[in-house]
Amino acid sequence: MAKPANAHPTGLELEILKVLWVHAPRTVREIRDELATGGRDLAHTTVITMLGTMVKKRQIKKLLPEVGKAFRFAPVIARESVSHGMLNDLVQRVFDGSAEALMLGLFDVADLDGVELAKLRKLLNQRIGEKKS
Amino acid sequence: MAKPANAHPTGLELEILKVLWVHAPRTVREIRDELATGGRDLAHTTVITMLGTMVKKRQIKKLLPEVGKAFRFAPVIARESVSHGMLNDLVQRVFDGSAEALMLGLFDVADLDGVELAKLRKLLNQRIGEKKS
DNA sequence: GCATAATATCTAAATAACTAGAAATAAGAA
DNA sequence: TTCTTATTTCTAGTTATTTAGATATTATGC
Repeated sequence: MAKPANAHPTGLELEILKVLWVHAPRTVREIRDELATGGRDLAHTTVITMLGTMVKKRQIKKLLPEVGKAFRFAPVIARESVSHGMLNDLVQRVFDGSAEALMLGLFDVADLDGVELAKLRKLLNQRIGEKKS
Repeated sequence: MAKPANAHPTGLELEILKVLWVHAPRTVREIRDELATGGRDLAHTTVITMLGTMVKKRQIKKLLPEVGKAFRFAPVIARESVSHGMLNDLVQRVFDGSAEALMLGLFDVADLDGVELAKLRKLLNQRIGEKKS
């Protein structure tokens, strides 16, 4: 079989998904307003067009109007599924598959303070514990 | 001032940069062959066109021929600079700035074994030591 | 010097991402 | 019902990315 070509969401697609992951379903107007609040002020029709392509890509689904004639939209793909996919892609494409290299980069990038580093260590220890058992 | 619009390298740009980071300068033919070895079999002219746009974007520079008439190309931007930029972008855009969330995702994605996790802990402890001093 | 083979320049075309206007349609008010 | 307003559908344009062909130019062997 040919690859499912399961590409990652594009920039705007991700923004919209993030809106819907917080709360769904929502109407076009609600989504548009939320994007505008976040600084992305798009025409109503632009948002509709995007939602259409996202439905076609099966990232979201279109629900029939509850009241009035405004369709409502809800996510089909989970946040973890997307973030994991994009993270995996970065590991492969940029860090040649090395999770260690990525984490090393993370230290430099995030400029983490002592508290955050301790938090990370806790996570790591927890994980090591799980692996041992 | 307007933002420098310092976008990340695109897919093919990154592939080419990775070739040049290993060894530079190289000629178009050398780069083309290396890409083909990696499974990306492009026409000679395609590679030239890409290199041209990359020079214009100041990702690489064009060096005069040493022998014959084949120009040679070398990276201008460093590997760390690119990988850090892309990692930072992922943290911001996908994980809303949370390095912890990204690391948690990394555990799921990478399926690290005990040895690798221990290596990571070592790195982390080292970093914590640096911070304290 | 001339031929041929390698290289470079110029041009363009396909696809994807993003954007939004014009026109059609339906809901709800008067 | 008829008017107004919100919503949707259809269409289209811009920019970026990736691809490569046709043509021109230059090295270098003979």
